[in-house]
Amino acid sequence: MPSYDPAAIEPKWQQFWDANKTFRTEDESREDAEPVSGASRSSAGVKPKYYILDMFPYPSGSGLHVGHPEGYTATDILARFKRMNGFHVLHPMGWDAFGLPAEQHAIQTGEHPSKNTQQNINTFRRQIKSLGFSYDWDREVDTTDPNYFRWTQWIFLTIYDTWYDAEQKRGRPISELPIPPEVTAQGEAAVRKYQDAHRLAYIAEQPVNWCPELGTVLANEEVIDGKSERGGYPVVRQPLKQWLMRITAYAERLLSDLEPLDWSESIKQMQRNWIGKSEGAEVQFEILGGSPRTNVRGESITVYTTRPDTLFGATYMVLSPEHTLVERITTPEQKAAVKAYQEAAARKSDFERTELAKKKTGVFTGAYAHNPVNNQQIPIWIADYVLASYGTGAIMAVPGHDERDFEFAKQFDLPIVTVVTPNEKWLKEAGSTINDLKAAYTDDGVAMNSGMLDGLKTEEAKAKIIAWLEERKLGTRKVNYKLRDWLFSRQRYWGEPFPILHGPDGEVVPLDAKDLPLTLPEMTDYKPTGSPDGPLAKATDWLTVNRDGKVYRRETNTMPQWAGSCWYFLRYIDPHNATAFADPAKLKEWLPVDLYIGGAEHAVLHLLYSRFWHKVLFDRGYLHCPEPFQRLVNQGMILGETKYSAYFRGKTRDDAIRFKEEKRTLESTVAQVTGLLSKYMIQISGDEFEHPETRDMGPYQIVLEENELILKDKKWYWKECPSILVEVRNDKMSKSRGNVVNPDDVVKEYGADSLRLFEMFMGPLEAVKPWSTKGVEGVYRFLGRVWRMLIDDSAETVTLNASVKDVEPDKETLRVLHRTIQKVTEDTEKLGFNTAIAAMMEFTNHFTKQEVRPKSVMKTFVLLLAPYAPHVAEELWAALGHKTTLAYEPWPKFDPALVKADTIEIPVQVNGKLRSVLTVPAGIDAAGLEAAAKADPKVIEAITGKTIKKVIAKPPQMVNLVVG
RNA sequence: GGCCAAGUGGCGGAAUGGCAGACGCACUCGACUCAAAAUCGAGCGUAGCAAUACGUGUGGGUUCGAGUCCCACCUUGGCCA
Repeated sequence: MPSYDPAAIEPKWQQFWDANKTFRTEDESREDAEPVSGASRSSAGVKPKYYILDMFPYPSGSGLHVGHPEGYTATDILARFKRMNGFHVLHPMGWDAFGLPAEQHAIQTGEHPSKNTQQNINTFRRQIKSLGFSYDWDREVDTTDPNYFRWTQWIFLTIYDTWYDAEQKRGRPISELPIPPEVTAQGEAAVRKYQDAHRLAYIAEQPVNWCPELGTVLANEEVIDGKSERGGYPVVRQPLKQWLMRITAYAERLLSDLEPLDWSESIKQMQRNWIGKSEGAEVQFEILGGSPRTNVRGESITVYTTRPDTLFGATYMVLSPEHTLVERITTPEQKAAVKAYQEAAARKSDFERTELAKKKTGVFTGAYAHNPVNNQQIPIWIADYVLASYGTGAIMAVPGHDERDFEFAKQFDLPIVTVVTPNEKWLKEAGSTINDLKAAYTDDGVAMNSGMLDGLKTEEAKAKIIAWLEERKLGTRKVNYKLRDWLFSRQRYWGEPFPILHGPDGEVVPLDAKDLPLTLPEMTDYKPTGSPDGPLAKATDWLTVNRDGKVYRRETNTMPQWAGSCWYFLRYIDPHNATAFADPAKLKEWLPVDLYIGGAEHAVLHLLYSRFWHKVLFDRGYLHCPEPFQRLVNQGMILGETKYSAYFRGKTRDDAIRFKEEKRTLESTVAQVTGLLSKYMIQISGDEFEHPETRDMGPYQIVLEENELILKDKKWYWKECPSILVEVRNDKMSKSRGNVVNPDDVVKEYGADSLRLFEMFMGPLEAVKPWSTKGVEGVYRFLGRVWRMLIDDSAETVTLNASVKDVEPDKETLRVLHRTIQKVTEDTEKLGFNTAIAAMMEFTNHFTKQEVRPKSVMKTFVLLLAPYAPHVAEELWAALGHKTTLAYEPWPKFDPALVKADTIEIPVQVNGKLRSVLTVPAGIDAAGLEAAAKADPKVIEAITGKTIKKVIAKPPQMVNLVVG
């Protein structure tokens, strides 16, 4: 093997690691395990633990994408680095394998989804293994494995068995729920109903996001712009009996426990926004009249507002169309209109209803309410911009100070009163006067037209009005959360079945833990039923259970994909445990996860759901820490390669080619070319060309190479025709754009080490950055240089390069080495992989120029390279005469004394401008530095004839002479 | 519209408030070769023969000194509405 040949090296070492179980993490024998030589140990003689977790993938049919190995490489480098630093590392991988694509495949082919899922898993595993990641494959988990989802079901039952004690602020067993005596008096069924109403997993009928195309209900989080996140199908609102998880009970803890976590501020902020805590007041508005047949006098409507200071400006009220009071307050004259409006609203999604740009709609109920602060009688409307699920499902409308209320008031000619004084600047910009607002003023200000609040600033006004309301029992201070309870049912086949039976009298009976797992029935038809029952309703044998002569029906919904991913990091800790989801002692040993790396697309949902489950298990005593992920890092997306395009009028590429040809024959006269341009070309900016022949033809894009462009005024133009602006884009990788890079191809061409290295060298881990095949070539060349630095590439077998000699390194060599150790160590520690690689490149550039390369220095370098490019490092380590893996070799330590040079270069500034560079002894003091600077000829030239006012001398950084 | 992040060569990017552009890509020249590839060597912000001047989105500020800190604005991206 003369030259660097990753295709030969990489499979060899992957087989070695596999066969020797090099990366198996032993947990039982930790106490008496042999220490790695030189490894640091805690006082108990036990290696410190380090749990490094990747967000496990959904094994899609299209295989691995270059985005996956970005995070996986980062964690792998750190895992290998930590092992060499004496840590006991847990670094596992698994599969989030339930989900819609496998089921869609099953519907189309009639093949059981597990078959396709296993095939995809096998592809993913092969691809991931081909990249040389140091996972402990004995801990692999698969959420669709009954031995896994048995415990997903068990956790569900545990959540089902838990209620939230708001006083103690924790989840407790349902058996400890105090039952009010009046409920007990009504008998067993009433008690059960009471308990069911307090469980953290409960059934409720509520409007849901029903997606007819997918035949399932979706969580709010899975609906983007009124369409399904997966597939982009339309979603409609429909009331349905559903399982929900009472995540709202944990809103405050999910919010406050974020603070101490080592997560990026932006992710924390996204979670905070999602939880959406707001402080305001609930206010009661007495109903003044309504349908004569129902007596609603004396009853009241409760609203939630974050701006109680604007109560005097509430000129009407709005109920959501679903509000339970609507029917009772509607007057006979309005009945028909209200009913029609309710029906129309039911068909719309939340997004359609609340979209700001849209025209507001609504209907007057005929009823009035009493504004408690100013005794005014205000009309009650219904409108779909008010959602039943937010707050109390009713609002007090303050059109002067809320944009949506303002639009609604304008639409229906309702009164607008200014109760917060806008500032002059705003009035000017909005073209308004204080008594005639042209838009809602939503900022803080000083209260006006508000009786006792007049003259108070918003904050003071809020406090005063809340106190006033509380005193009169008209309202209370109230904290509200935007977070909704988590819709947990899916009308699909390929998910975890609920371990739940429905009795003949409507009672809900959980399965016993010993009867788990409840597996899915074998079926041949996976199609959704089109009804909310789901395909499982068709499995007649499975569906019903006889118990003590009673016939029970199984729950036919399945759990959402999030369920399995909520706790997988717990199962890795003890993946084969048959009596518990994991051994408590092992959980205690490994939790929390020390570093979790994954894509930002899971910033809200997965992380919020797992934190919630974790907290429930924590409250129930199964876990010892309240948060699962101590440190979280989101890798940035990798975009497709930069694309340069120009646009033509025409339908095909032929039109573009015809343009080129015609242009060539017309080259001589500017006028003709301009005419041609107007026929074919489209300018991206500036005036559009118009030509009768092609005016109606759509744009056809032609892709240009970098060398077909010229640069003018920081913009790119097409060389062929320099008036045409070229569009420069970095698109997301997608099948439809045809710019997806397959890691297999990169591995085949350049090897896994090059792929790993390039993914890390592209830029900071967290940044979004474009792919570049040329860039992969660059790091491949670097590995080739490393190879030749150590190996004789003209030899028949792997033989050391003659320059690698068993000699003592000189001072300069040691300095280069120790600076490299320092840089690589420090940068790896802080995940600055790109600069660590740059340091190794500088090292290599230095030593390939040296005739003598001390063997000890080369050995140390190979260890530094090992976490980044493990295959070539193992090969070089073996070539240096070692018989075993370097995976547990102690990480090189740098000597600060050796890092320093004897002489250093110091810049000299005069009035802040660089005038000279001094070469001085490293230990120079400020006075010496000042003297040296003043003696420098270039400095003397710059200061001659001027007086020195001040000297800033800061060895070893710089000198600045301030002269005047 | 709100919140957050980011704007540095032709490109990806580097720089505890202290020599802007490390490292890589692209490009140019040279060596090797019949030739090409690979490899090796040199150059590479802009203007200028040069000395030098100007340069980190724009405008202001703090500082002996600002890519870095502060204020305002512009642009792009993300999340929310």
